[in-house]
Amino acid sequence: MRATTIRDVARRADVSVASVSRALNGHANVHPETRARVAAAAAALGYVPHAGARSLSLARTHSIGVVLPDLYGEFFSEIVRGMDRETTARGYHLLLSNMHADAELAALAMRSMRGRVDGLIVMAPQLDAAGLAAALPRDLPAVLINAAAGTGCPLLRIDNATGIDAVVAHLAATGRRAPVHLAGQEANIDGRERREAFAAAMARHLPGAPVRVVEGDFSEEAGARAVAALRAAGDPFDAIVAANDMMALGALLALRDAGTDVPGEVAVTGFDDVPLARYLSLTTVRIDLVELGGRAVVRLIERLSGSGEVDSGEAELVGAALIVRGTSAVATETRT
Amino acid sequence: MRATTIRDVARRADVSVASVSRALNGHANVHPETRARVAAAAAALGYVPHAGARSLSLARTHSIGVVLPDLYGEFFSEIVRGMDRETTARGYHLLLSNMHADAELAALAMRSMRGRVDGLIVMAPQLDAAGLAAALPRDLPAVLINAAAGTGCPLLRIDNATGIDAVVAHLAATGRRAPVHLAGQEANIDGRERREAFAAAMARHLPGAPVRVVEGDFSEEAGARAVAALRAAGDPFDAIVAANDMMALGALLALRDAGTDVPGEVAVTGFDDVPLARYLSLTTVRIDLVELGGRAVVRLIERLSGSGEVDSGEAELVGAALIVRGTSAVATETRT
DNA sequence: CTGTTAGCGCATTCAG
DNA sequence: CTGAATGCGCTAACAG
Repeated sequence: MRATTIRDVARRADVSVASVSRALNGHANVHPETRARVAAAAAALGYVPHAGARSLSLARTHSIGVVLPDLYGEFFSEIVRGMDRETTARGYHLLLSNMHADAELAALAMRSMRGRVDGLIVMAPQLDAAGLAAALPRDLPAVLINAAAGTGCPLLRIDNATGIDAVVAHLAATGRRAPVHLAGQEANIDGRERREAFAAAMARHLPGAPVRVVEGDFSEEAGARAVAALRAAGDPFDAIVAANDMMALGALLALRDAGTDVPGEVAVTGFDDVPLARYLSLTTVRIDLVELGGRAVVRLIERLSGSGEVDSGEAELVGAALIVRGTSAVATETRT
Repeated sequence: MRATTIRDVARRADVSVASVSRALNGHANVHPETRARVAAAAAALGYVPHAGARSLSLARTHSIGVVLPDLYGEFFSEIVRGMDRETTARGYHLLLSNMHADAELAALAMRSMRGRVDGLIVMAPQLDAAGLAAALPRDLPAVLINAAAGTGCPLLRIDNATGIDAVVAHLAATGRRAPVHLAGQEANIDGRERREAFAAAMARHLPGAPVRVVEGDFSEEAGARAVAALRAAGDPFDAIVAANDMMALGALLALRDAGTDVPGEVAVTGFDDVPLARYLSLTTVRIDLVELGGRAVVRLIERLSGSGEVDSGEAELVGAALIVRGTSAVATETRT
């Protein structure tokens, strides 16, 4: 059976489709009786407006597209949660899509959203400004998260420098002298920034100490591998400053497996403060991921409904705060 | 500047819009040269088809709507992850929406998806068959997850009975004699089923022992509260069989805080096997959440593209397997 | 092979 | 206050 359309309602209420449209959308200029007849007919028929047709006519879909590197892990799900909150509060919908590392596919994914959403929230830490600019559809307003600057789009960034600086300061203050940075991919903007921030922080808080870095890729396995590599190398170290929580976790478990006392011999710190971190008592840098996602939505919707006021396009930094937990607690006296 | 439409492309390639449509959609009956001219024009103009208009014309959106109780927590994000995988593999998009407990709002959320998606995946553990039937739009094919039977929609259910039975059998086999069930809400179908399964399993594996149940609501806090209540009551117990992992976690942490030895004095088990469970070494029942989400998508898309072959509408049970970890390990000898 | 035409379902001009 | 007509952008019949 064909779905009931506005015409069915019009016929049953014995008015024109225009009146049905006006009545149902709460326009002022509708006779009360007409409005009632329409409402009754719609109810009787179980009429539900066709959002697609509505969108085409209004040139407004009330949905926003979200393009993320991938949907796995607590990091992303926290962000999506924040987006969802703001989005439903404003009557918008969320259309998900994950962006493949390949710029070509990324562009395809974004283009496939044209006519389906009013705007885009894109998280593309692995694309540079040029790649991003090429992939972004020209006629879709976008808000970027953790992406390269210089695309002209509003941008939300994590304050990596402040976060890493706080970590290193904390370690230095609690007596650590030989920290090693467990880095994320160089191709990832956050990986790159945190690595640079580490070097800067070392110079500030432990001048003279060597800046040691082990390569990683943000995965738990990378954390374990890094520990193995460090033990093989033999150079002593008393702290691992991981570029994110999952690597910190991998390192932490590997250290404990090997019988190393954490935090006694080695301190371990992460970044992001995913929910998991609290359970494992991991010292880390807290980013309010829910807030980050929410802000992106708010900023995009403001831009969408903005009556011409242009968004400054400026990068907005979201805070990063040190959370000290068990993996970096001051070593208690070891000697009896 | 107006976005470029199919007409702009037609004008530039000096052909009709019909030819552009045919060429771009890879229809056979297009002259090679025409096809090339169209492709060139489209590329030059940076033309991207308007998905909304396309949907209206084709009566097919290539998106599927997902309605979940809420998007928080690992439980849901794992499911969404599975959906995303199958969905992108098939060229579909995912439109998220969270369902409020209120049946009225739930109905609204689902209706707002009409004309926006081709079908729905609904997870509504708290609605009964009647409520669900009332909320589901009549013209949108739907697949249900963890919902009441009898709506006529294909249904995916977790095998709660098998899972709980395995837990109780394991506890009985390892010497536990006084387990307590930490239940989910009675209004939640999984909460109800697991509670009933617990009683049945007790009768089978520990005949004669009392069936003890403490009320909870699937939250971590409920786990802590339950432990407090049990200690206050004073009745001895040697195992907590929680209806989900988060409650098990809450109970576990509360027990340890109180100095109770887990698993020495009390064993703790969960249900779901969220990623967190592995890190905390929680014995639990593993459900392949990713697979669950994926199956739902596959089943829905099959139904959407099914040439009339009616889905049996039968409930499909997804497996649940016991995972023994540290919180229920056989107590090692306590005496020296 | 190609162009013309008629919708998809709805909101909105513009006349009455 | 209401109805008839037009168009959103695209695809699919139907003729050429």
